[in-house]
Amino acid sequence: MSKCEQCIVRQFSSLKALNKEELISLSGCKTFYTIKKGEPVFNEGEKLQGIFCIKDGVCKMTKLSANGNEQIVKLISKGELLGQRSLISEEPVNLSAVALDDMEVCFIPKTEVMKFFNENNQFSMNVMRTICGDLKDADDHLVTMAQKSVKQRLAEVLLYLHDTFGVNEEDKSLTVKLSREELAGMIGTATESCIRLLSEFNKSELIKLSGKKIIIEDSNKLRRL
Amino acid sequence: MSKCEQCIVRQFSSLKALNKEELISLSGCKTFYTIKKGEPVFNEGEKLQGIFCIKDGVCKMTKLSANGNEQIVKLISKGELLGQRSLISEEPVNLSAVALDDMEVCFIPKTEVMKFFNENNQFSMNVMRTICGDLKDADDHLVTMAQKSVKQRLAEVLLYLHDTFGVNEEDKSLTVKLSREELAGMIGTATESCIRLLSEFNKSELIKLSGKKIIIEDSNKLRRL
DNA sequence: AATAAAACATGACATTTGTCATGTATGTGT
DNA sequence: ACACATACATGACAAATGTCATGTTTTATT
Repeated sequence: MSKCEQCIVRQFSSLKALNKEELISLSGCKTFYTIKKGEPVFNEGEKLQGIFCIKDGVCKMTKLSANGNEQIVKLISKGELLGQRSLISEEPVNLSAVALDDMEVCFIPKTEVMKFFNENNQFSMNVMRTICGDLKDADDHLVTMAQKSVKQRLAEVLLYLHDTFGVNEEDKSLTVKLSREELAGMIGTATESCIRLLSEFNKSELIKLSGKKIIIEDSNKLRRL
Repeated sequence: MSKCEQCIVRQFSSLKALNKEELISLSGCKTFYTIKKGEPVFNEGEKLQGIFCIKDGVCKMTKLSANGNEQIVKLISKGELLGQRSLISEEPVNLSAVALDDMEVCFIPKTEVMKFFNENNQFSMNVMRTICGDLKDADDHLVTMAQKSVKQRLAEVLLYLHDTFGVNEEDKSLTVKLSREELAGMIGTATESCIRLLSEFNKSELIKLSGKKIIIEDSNKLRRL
């Protein structure tokens, strides 16, 4: 069993507020999982008995819409916690989490989280601030979806992927690997529309497509669409 | 100065957790305001020095998008608190709040809220759960915006207005009075498109338009669009 | 009551986006 | 290396939505 004390990713989440004692307690009750690309961490509607701490990898948070399309609400990666909202609301999760990479996650049982929550004021403030940040992001995102064109939304998503997850050394291509269908799911459009716009961006040299790789060539023009 | 102890609306918000002593303290430091229809409670980007408790009336929470359109993110009414997220994040508010009615609100200074927050565990849990609920709602709302047609979104908003704010006794018309422009702003569409669809709904007898009043005639069909 | 301003409504048309059909490339397993 | 499945790509067309022009109704102001 690996020790939470020595785990770097906890520094990136609310867990950074835990003291030595609490970390030892955490090490004793957490469970480590590996999740393969394409597999769910959990599904919409499930009742979670704790939260997940992402040690490595990226996952998509999705929701099935009434017409059967999968909307990707956000991407979550290394260092972030999953399922906090559900735990506090004492409700089933409203989004599914599906691995985009092979992932490593630790499951922390509800009782342990609630203990920290009640006894460590800094931890609970961190959780609250994270959720407040998520709420702000969600409201902003909503306005983007409601007010911007598909083209603008695609440009925005490409820039977001670039800025948040970075590029590969060799060819500067985006590191997060999304299928065209998934990219369309982030934007809220048909897969064909997404593909067509990527072609268009490629032709006008805003991006460069080489196979499935996407390379951002002119981020300023993308931003100004 | 009216007493918070005797104020009914506090029962509808996180404030219901306050005890007698805390309510007396609150009465002593709150400020009462009336806000006329069309005036702001606060504007996007302002730094709030406390939160607002809505005693009466309804307001729209809006955000100006890059193209200059006003997106209405949600409506807030009697009994709800405004500015909690901003207070916890210690950031400027990301949305404007503008009165749709004449409103009565009480301003509660930051120091007082933080005192309750730190000393009354039930109050802070209530605030957290409210914010978690808001986050869930925002994510769901996002999926609607991204995946549904303008027509479906209009139907959904009409049903929401009906179910949440009710109808007038005499003619069963929606009580919340939004202009066509504001309705379009909730849906994220052009005012003309909104008007056209209302006409269409009227012709196919899903709703009845009499002047500016909107009466929902067939909520089941609206739901099934 | 007269006037001006704002909100509502509708037509005509352009643009955006979705859908269906079809073809090509890529990857996977045997 | 082969067949198969899946993802990617593009054309043709339909449907949805936005924009601009214009006219009507409602509301506010004097």
